[in-house]
Amino acid sequence: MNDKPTSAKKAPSSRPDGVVTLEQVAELAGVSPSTVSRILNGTAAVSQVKKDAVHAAIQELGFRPNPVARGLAGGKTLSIGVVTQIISSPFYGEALLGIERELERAGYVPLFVSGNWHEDDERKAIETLLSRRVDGVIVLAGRIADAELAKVSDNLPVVVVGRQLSGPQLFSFSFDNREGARLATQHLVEQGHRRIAFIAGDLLHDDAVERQNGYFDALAAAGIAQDPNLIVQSDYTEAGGMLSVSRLLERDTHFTALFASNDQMAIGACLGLHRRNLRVPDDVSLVGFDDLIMARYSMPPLTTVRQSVYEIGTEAAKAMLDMLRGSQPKATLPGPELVVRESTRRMQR
Amino acid sequence: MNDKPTSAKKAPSSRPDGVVTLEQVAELAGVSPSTVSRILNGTAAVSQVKKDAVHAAIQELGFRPNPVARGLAGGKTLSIGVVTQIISSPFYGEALLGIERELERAGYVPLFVSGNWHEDDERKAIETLLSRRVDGVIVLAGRIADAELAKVSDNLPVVVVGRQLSGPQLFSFSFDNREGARLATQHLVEQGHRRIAFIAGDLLHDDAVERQNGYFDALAAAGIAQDPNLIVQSDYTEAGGMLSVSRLLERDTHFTALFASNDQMAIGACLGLHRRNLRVPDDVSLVGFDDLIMARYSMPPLTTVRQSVYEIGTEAAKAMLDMLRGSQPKATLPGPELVVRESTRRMQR
DNA sequence: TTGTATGCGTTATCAG
DNA sequence: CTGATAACGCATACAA
Repeated sequence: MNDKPTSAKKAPSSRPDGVVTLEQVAELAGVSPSTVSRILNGTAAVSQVKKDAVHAAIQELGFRPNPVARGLAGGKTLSIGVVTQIISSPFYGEALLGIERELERAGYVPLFVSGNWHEDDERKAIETLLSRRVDGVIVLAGRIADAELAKVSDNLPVVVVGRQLSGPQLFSFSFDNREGARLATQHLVEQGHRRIAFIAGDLLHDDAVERQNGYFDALAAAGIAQDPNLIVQSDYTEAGGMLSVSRLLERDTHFTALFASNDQMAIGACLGLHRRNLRVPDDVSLVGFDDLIMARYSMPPLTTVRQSVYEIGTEAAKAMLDMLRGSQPKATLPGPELVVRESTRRMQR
Repeated sequence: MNDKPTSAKKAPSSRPDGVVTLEQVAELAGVSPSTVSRILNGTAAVSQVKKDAVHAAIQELGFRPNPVARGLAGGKTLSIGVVTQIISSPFYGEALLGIERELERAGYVPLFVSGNWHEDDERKAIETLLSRRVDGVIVLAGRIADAELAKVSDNLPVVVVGRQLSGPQLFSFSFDNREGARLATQHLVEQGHRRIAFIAGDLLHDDAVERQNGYFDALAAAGIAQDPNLIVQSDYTEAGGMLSVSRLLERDTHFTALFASNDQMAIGACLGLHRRNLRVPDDVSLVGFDDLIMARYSMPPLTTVRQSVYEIGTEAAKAMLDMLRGSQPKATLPGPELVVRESTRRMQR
């Protein structure tokens, strides 16, 4: 225990604070710091003996590498920036959970910043992330220009969800929104509805456009003409859904079914209809999109299109990890699936 | 523009990558790096002339200090760890948003990690945070022992929401759950209800206990005896709320009102009641707690107790910033407030 | 008030 | 396979 005169020039043996450094590990294991680093990162082959000694030392000292120092020295911070839009949204929450879980398994930590559906905020968010030296960036939808994202990917791997981009360090994938929306609308058609209103999301976003296209697809397949009076654009929020119903009703156009392009708007629409004394599904059949938890517990339980938002998160994270380790990223999402609950019914009469 | 022979020993004037360093700023401004650092941190007084020169240089070069290097050198990473339970929960989402917004104003970034309502996970989360060298930790509820949190606060400022702790670097505050629950129950009593069922949260947690106490308070004040048959313990989820209704109904005890101690359980309960052909509020008056967005849009819109979860977030962040700058932390939360909507009504007959 | 020197904990580039 | 040694970008005693 006291083989050395503790008066060595440099004896970081134990510091006042509980911080254990790689250097101490090296000392205890009787090797050089570089060797410890190599073992930690698998940067080079090391003899088994030293490996064991180092691992033992790590155990004994309870050493945990300092990501900050790591970040400075090697450029790797083991953290992944995630640009979300509204962290409090039930939709994004699910995705973030998936990302967090998947990243954690690989020792990475997500750094969440909100873009607030605002281009400037997104840009700032990315700035923040870059200045924090994240190892990669995952972008969930958003408004920032494709070109800007591409530029970011010059320096870092970037995964984008909900767009179609690609590049050497740029990977993107989307849920099949169009097909999902088509299924939803088709379901309504099959129930005998022909006057099917549609609440679109913000058409600045691909996914909103795709969902609208899916709606058109189903209409076309059924030989139903599009009626602009049945379409209203909104913003994916409950309040927006409720307001949309008012707008629709003010137009004095008759409809027996309503497809809201996300669950939140559907929930809001449901209340809006209720306020006008229109019952779901008796007077109006209602379909949502996303299958958030709220869809299952709404009254009546909402027919909707299932997309596993959680899986979108895990897939994005996996793709990022792929890129990080140099392999070809991929993402396989389950296809859209209609979940029929109690907000839709066959048209009467 | 070219006053110096560009063959100086060290001329980091412009690097291949676009990274601008403090050193370059110093060079351009004609001062030493330390001076730039001082200006940036306000560590010492600097002459106005140099200040201006430095600021100009910063502008011109678009310099942004590297938080990673900062973290290594000064021990400050300008990041605050946040231990949340489930990042995807609508409740926590709101709080996180508040934290993020408030922290951002001060140049800090939150690092969210999930505790998953699991002691071990929480411990690991805190470990992760510490190894990331966060400047402080905000803990939202959770299961980890008070003593452990106190220990963490030996090295770092800690803000805990939902418990009663304190110490030199430890600050906590809670929403007045007891009073909120009392208000909710009292409302039911005032509506003429006497058989009021209660769905408790996990009683391992202070807030759940407090809400139950508030329920008891109101009962006592009204001279109504507690009936264990009317109480069921659950877990703050929609599924739990729904299940609780079944459990309640199986007991064959009659009740005309139900107080679910959070909105999510109330929503679940509402569906559960519906499944048994019990109408809200006609057969059963229902009250929730939290006033999440979903409460406003549920069918019927839910009477509940408002607590600004967003503000809980901002207050926690403010308290943390207070501690960080050495001043006494404080947190003032608006008191509980009953929001009467359409899920409750005067008892008939 | 300002500059110099040193260190923060790792990784990476060299020689052996 | 392994060990010195030099960065990484900034903060901070210490001098001046």
